[in-house]
Parts: sequence; C-alpha cells; structure tokens
Amino acid sequence: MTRTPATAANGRPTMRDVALHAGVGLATVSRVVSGDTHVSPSRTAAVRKAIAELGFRRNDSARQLRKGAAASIGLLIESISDPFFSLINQAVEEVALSRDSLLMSASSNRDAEHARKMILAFCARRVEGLIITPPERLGIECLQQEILAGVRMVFIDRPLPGLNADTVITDNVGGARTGVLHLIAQGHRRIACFTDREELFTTSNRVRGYREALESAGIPVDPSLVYAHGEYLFSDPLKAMLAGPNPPTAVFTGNNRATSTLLREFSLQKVSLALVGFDDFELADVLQPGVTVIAQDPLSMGRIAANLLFTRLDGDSSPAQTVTLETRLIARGSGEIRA
Amino acid sequence: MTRTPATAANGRPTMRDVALHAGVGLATVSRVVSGDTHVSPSRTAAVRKAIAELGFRRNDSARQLRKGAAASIGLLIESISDPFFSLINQAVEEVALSRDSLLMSASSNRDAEHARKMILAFCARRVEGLIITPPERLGIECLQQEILAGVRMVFIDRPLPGLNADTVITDNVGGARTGVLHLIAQGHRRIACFTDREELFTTSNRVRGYREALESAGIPVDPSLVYAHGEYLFSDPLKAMLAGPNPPTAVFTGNNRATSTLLREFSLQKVSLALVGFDDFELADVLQPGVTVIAQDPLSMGRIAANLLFTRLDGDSSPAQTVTLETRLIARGSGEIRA
DNA sequence: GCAAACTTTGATAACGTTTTCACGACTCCA
DNA sequence: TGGAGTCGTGAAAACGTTATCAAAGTTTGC
Repeated sequence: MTRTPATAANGRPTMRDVALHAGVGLATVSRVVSGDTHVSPSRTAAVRKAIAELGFRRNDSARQLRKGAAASIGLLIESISDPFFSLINQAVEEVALSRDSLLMSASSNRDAEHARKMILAFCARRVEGLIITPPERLGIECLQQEILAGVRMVFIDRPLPGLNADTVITDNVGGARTGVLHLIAQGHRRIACFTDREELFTTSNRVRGYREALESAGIPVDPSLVYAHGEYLFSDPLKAMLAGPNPPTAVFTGNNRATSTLLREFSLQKVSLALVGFDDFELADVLQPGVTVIAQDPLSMGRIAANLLFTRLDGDSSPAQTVTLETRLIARGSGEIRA
Repeated sequence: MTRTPATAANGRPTMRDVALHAGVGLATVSRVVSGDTHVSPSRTAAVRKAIAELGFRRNDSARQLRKGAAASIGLLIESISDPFFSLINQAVEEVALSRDSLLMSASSNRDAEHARKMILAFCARRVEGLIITPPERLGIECLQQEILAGVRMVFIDRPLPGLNADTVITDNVGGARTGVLHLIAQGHRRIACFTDREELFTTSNRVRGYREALESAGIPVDPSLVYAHGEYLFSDPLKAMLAGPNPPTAVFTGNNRATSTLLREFSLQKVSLALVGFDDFELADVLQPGVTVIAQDPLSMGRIAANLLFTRLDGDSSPAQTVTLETRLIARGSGEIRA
C-alpha cells in the first residue's frame, strides 16, 4: 500500500523519495523519468509504480538549473486583447507545444520600459529564445547582452531598428498600395487616410503605400486628407474633411482599430464613403456593406516566427533573414462603391 | 575596464563571478541582488558595478530551486483567440504583474487531455497557483494531487464538477433570463435559441434562463425553436424554423460565436429578426441595427479570479467561495424590433 | 575458454542560488 | 574599561535534478 508519502520541504516527493520507495538508485529514477531506455524492465516498472503511488512530479526548476536552459520560449506582443496579436500568440503557442516547449507571453501595451522589464524577466527564467514585437524606443542595449548570452530572438510585425536579426513582417507598403489602387480603380480621386501615429513602423509604411498609390496614378497627395495620430479621435477631422471644398469620396484606414473607429463615426455621422481597411476583422463580412480589407495573416506570421526561432535553437547560424508576408485584398463591397 | 567577462557553462556570469570581480563574498552579492539593506554602501556599490560590467542576471531556476516555489502562476483558458478569454488573460496578466509574478498561459482548445498535459507542465514548473477554465471531462484526479502538494487553484467561467474550490462565474441563468424577457417585453412570443452544445456548463445555464423566461411569461417552450449543437451550422435549422407554420420573430443567441454566426446567416438569408446575444463584442454598436447584448465582464472576472488566487497564496484559508458576476443588458436596437 | 566489448547500475559531483551560522568589529550603557 | 547587543560579512550547507564514472554483470568474438 502507499506508504506514508515521503516529502520534500516543498510538500512534494522528490526523486530520492521515489528511489527509496522503489528500492533503486537515484540515477535509475532519473533515467526512467527522462525516458532513458537503458533500464531493465523490472526496475522501470518498480519506479513507475513508486512514482504513481507517491504522486511524484519532476521539479523543472532543478532540471533547468542542471541542464542550463529551460524548454521554454517567451513571446512579447503589444496587447493580448488585440485579435491580430492574439492570433500570433495562438500560432506561436501551437508551434511551441509541438516542440514540447512552454510558452510564456506578455503584453507590452506599447510601453518600452515595461517591455524591457518583461524581457529581463523572461531571460531570468532562462528562456531559450524570444519572439518580440518591439515597442517604440525599446533600444538595443538591454537585448544586446542577452543575445551575447545566447538567447535567440525573432522580431515580429516590425524590426528592431539597429539590430540585424530575424524578422517577420507584413508587406505594409505593398498592401496599402494595393488597397488604395483598388479605390482608385473605382474612380476615386479624393481618398482620405485615417491611421495611427506616423512614427510607428507599420503606420509609416502603410502611409507610404497610400502615397505611392496616389502618386502612381497621378493624384496629388493632399495632407489635409491624412489624419495620423495616436488618439483615434476621428470625429472632428472627418467632419472637417467632409465640410471642405473638395471632400473625400473614399477612405483608407491604416489598421484594425482605425477601421472600427471610422465605421463607428460613419454610423454616427450617417455617412457612407467607400472604404478599404488594412487588416481583416471578425464581422467585416456581416456589415452592410461588407468591408473590403487588406488581410494580413497573423497565424502564418506567428508560425513562421516560431519555426524560425526553433530552427535557430536547433543550431542554424545562417545570416539573419527578414520574411515579408504578402497581403490579400478581400473585396466585400465597401471598396467597390463608385465615386 | 570590463575584464574578460567570466562565464558559467551557460555563457552567462554567475554570482560567483560577480563576487570575484567585486572582491566580496558570494553571500554579499546575493544580498545585494535580493535587495537586502544590511550591506554597507561601499560594497553595495562595488557589487552593482560588477553586475553592470559583467551583465549579470540572476538565474531564476536556481533561485526557484532554492526557494521552493516560483513567483509565477498559470492560466489555462479555452482559446486565446476568443476575445472573451483574451480579456480574461489581459486582466490576470495585469494583476500578476502588479504582484511581481510571471504569468504562463495556455489554451486547452476544449481538449481535456491537452489541458491535463498543460496543467502538469505548469506544476512541473512549480507555479504557485493556477487559474483554470476546465474543459469538459477534465476530471479531478490529476488536480487532486497538485492541490495536496499545495498548488492553489481558482476556476473561472465554470466550476469543476466534484471539486469544492474558488470559482468565478457569470450569472448565466439570470443574464439569459433578462435577455429573453427583454424580447418578450417587445411583444415576441416565438423566440428561437441558437447556441452551443447543451452539455456545456455555460450553455446549459443560459438555455435554462431562456426557458425560465418563457415559462415565467406563460409561453410554452417549443423544442423546434432551440438549436444547441457544437458545430454552429445554423443555416438549415434557421431556414427550417422560418419555413415552419409558426416561425420565430426573435432569436436569443447563447454566446459570441453563435451571435456572429447567426448574423452572418441573417445577412445571407436576407432576414432580420429581433436579436439578443449573450456576451458583448466589438462592432456590436456599428452593425445596423446595433446588436442588443447581455454583456459579461471578462476583465472583472479575470481580475477577481487573480486576486482570489493571490489572497489564497497570501495564506487565506477560509472556505472556498463562488463569485457570481451579474450581467448587463446593453440595448442597441436589435432587441427592440417589435413583434 | 578467455579477453574484449557492451550493458545496467548506484555513488557522487556538479548546476547557481538562498540561508544559516559563526566570527569579528562596532556601538552602547554602565 | 568591559560585557551585552548590534551589524556586516563570508564560508558552507542545502535545494532536486542530470551527467560522469567506475564497478559489476552479460554478451560477443576468436
């Protein structure tokens, strides 16, 4: 019968307890637990029985300490409640799982200080690698030291300026260009742009794509039609544009949040301009009219970044690469409104 | 100048290296790193300098091993890409952060086997506590042993049958009742219900609320108006209901996914019944008409669950409690369509 | 039939921390 | 001036694993 379960200080049985209980050596228990096949069947069975009876569970802290690195990776994203990032998280989690690696994730909420803190916390936990969406002004100093220490890093959604490392990004310029060209093809020549702060990597590239599309069609870029601020206060600028002498007939929104904010504004101000939004979203097809979007592929991004990281962890030391994912125009109606 | 950075096998400097570099004892370094104030200013400065020069970072595995438990908690949710759960994740992360605890999270995707695996992985990492959304058939055996070992657990969104533990849930019955009564108040008497499998805890309670509301209004429950299956294939059943002799004039949807699936179906089949959905969602206010919902409060749920867990970790051993959060009816138009 | 190879096994030494312990150097109050 | 408290300090002993090593037992090769 289960003897009085021998315990560590912790309240948990240790390998030593198991060894005693099974009447074998400590090393044999370790071998069984680690799946080493060079143990006789009788002893393996005895150890298994003792483990079950005592409810032993290997202490991963000790294991990690001994082995030098944990089978775990860290993921730092912008915000877990943003569908784009939660899908990235999901994909990374799946890959990590398939590699028997545990994923720790955290949201920076665009705070560089917080991001640094979390990265250091991950490194203190001795993660093998990191996948990072760097917030503005993250800086490379705090990472440099970790890279030297052997922590592999992959950047996702945007590069870290000044650091030559593996990066997975969307073709922001091309995607935005495609979206705006789509509006131009419908006859629009007055196309507004609502988006986030232009200092951000993704935003600036998408705005560049917007400009390139206009220029390639011989349409002058009108700064009064571009609203790029971090506060997403679209109400007044939209009113101003519409009240102007030469109002826009179509809008390009630079990201998910801009799209939903603008749609809300359309609804409030009872207007309905042609619209193409960057990034797909739930219910885009249910709205009337369906919202035409430039879809990114966050699941692929996460998967690719994670695979890249694990390839590095497996020893690949080829030069750093940047993977750029193409976007996909999904026409649902809002972009097809004729000028 | 920075001497040749002494290194551990790992590639990283250890406290011993720091001690050597600073010309102090190992224990002193530990004291400085742990924020112990009983160290002379001169030595503290020397240690700080050595740490900076060597790029030392404390090895948390060793720390955990020595201290017995990690300052970390585990969160097991259903799916990180579900906004309801990603908000829970966000709230838990915030609380954990404020307690200097690291959060590890994983999605079960409704797979009990996978859930068990992740829970064991968390426990092997010696998390102090767990917040769990138990999938069906999770069972209590695998948890019992961990609870005995001192791991505290809080269940969220649904209880674990057979286990008397802290639980944070939504008032599913009351919320559903409120929603359906809202439809009844608009004069509807033929109210359909589209939702997930009725075996699920939340679903069954919401369906019960739906039934209670009808019964309390003296309206017989018509089984042909209730569609409760896990596949979310609403197209045919909706057609069948509408083609029937006594078609529904309103619908109650049991969760987010049911609501969006049904809205998509409305759009495809070009119908527009009155609708109240359980759980709020992005853009519910932008749709035409705005979708009336029974809003849950996932942020509060996560916050409360996390605080409950930390209270337990702080030593609270009062009887297990179940916190039930009230819902909020948000009328946006879709529920106000008159019969 | 005997040496050479391979198994299986348990002691034992790490891994990098925190914590105890004891020792010396102070301060304090008589 | 001296004994009782402090305080700062480093040596050393854990924490629970895994890896190394040598010993014992078993097979193989000629």
